[in-house]
Amino acid sequence: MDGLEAAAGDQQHGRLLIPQLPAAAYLASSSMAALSPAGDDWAASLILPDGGSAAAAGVGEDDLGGGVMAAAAVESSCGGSSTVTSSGVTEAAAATTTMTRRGRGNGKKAGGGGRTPRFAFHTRSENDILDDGYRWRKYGQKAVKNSDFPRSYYRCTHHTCNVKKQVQRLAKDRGIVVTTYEGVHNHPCEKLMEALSPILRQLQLLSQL
DNA sequence: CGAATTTGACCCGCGC
DNA sequence: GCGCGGGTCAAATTCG
Repeated sequence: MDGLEAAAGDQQHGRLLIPQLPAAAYLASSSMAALSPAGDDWAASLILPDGGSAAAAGVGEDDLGGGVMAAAAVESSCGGSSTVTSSGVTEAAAATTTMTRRGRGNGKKAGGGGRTPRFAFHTRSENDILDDGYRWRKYGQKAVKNSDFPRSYYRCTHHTCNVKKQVQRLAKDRGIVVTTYEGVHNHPCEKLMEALSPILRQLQLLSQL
């Protein structure tokens, strides 16, 4: 948790550390093709509110730890292209909660504490799960009020990483998937590293010459 | 057989 | 104080 909080702290004052964000966000600003896990088509278009750059978005951030905007790329595994819109998640993060654990169920209203940064992605895709390069384990699913679709809860499978994400389809537009990331990865993106390793190797070779 | 997912129960914060 | 809604746990089940 410490690493996470530290990272979050950085973000509180200014810029986003893009590489630490969901890989999807990273992809949006770098070469997406490199990341394509199995030759999938990756495509993304980014819509920012005031014509900001198409790279991942920076953010006006107050101490509440909400209101963050980010942007992402998304996988279109079905051949079509997907659209990603950035979205501000305004989490009225209620200040400090000391999470006490008791038996099962536990500290709640995650994000509570307003420490962990949250990023929401609106993704137009038939695929609920956007492959962002990290590995996720589903740990829950809940029917949510005012929505026909359940919300799914995922956690990063990396032992030391505490990042979570929620995935939910929009009630109004079933084509849109809202993915909310919570926290910051404290480890490199596996797929990204995997994809980049041959390139890095070549670079090393070249630099030796 | 280990890892991932499913699913019902449990817990907690919030609004009334 | 109570009920509701949302987030998480963990046993059971499924999958690779």
